[in-house]
Amino acid sequence: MRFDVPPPEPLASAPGFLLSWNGQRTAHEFAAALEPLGLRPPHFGVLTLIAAHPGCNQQQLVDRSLIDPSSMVAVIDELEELGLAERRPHPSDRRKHAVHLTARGGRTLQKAREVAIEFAKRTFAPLSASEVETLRRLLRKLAGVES
Amino acid sequence: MRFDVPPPEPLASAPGFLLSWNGQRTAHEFAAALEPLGLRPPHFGVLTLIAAHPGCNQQQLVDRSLIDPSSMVAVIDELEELGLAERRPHPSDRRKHAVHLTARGGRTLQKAREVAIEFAKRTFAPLSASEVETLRRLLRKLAGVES
DNA sequence: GCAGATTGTTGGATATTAGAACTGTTTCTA
DNA sequence: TAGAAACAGTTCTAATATCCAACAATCTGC
Repeated sequence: MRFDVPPPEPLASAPGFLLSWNGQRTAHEFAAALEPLGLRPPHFGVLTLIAAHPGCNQQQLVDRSLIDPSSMVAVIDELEELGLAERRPHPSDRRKHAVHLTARGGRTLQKAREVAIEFAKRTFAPLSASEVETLRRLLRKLAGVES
Repeated sequence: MRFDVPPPEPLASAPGFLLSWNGQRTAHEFAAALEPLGLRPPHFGVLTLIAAHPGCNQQQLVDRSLIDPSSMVAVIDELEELGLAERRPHPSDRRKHAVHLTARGGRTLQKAREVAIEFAKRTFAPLSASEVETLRRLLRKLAGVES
């Protein structure tokens, strides 16, 4: 799919198509924004979760991230290779790994957050602040998130 | 990605993530809704375009659909195999193919349209009619469509 | 009539994902 | 307390999508 040009009519009139198109474009461009750091969106998500819950196990990360178990293995493998996170033995259950951020992981996460903020600013530039808030509210409702 | 449960916090608070999640879920579920007809979303899009511009060539379909040329070949191949469309020699340029709908293609498109309408109704059920319209307006603006 | 552009096609290289099967560990239960 | 079942993590495979470069046939402009 090409995201460099606005979608042509009559596609651009259908709410469902607009949703898909904007969503895929956002995902695609966010991935590009993250690339200079050597990260992909799942890495960013998992780093964020580890920072919020240090020492949690992989199953908890799976539950909180919508990433399936076998992909989670690959994501954490890559974070370890990059020196951003590490698996440690879980204190009370030898089946589990306690996943922690390294010092470098903390610094990289900070940089990634700045990238994400900058990206959001750029992505939602066509809308005013109140429009972004309206959009957010409608999307939450559509996603079935209780508020 | 799992779409059977609402996204967990803090992801569900980020407009960019909400956009991606809803967009991918919509695309995914629309594909599932279309599946009983033996079609995937690109087939539906291309059928719609052929119906709107009978006899157009593949390049025009590419320009109007955001599908890249080599994928377009595959889509039209499959539509021909299903007996829904056909390539005919272009009257004035032997490089081009004039793409037409068959009678069966017209009937299948009609059924697919009904599926799409039903799908939209179901997808946007959590929102009121005016909310859907607001969402549509904001997404158009975000996509850069002139209005 | 020749050079370069256009149209459709093919093949390959690549990334991404989902799923089944497997190991080691823990928990339940009779 | 032994055996069965459940669980955490991992590995491997297969299906999928996607993009890109190269190619033949044809057309257009000089």
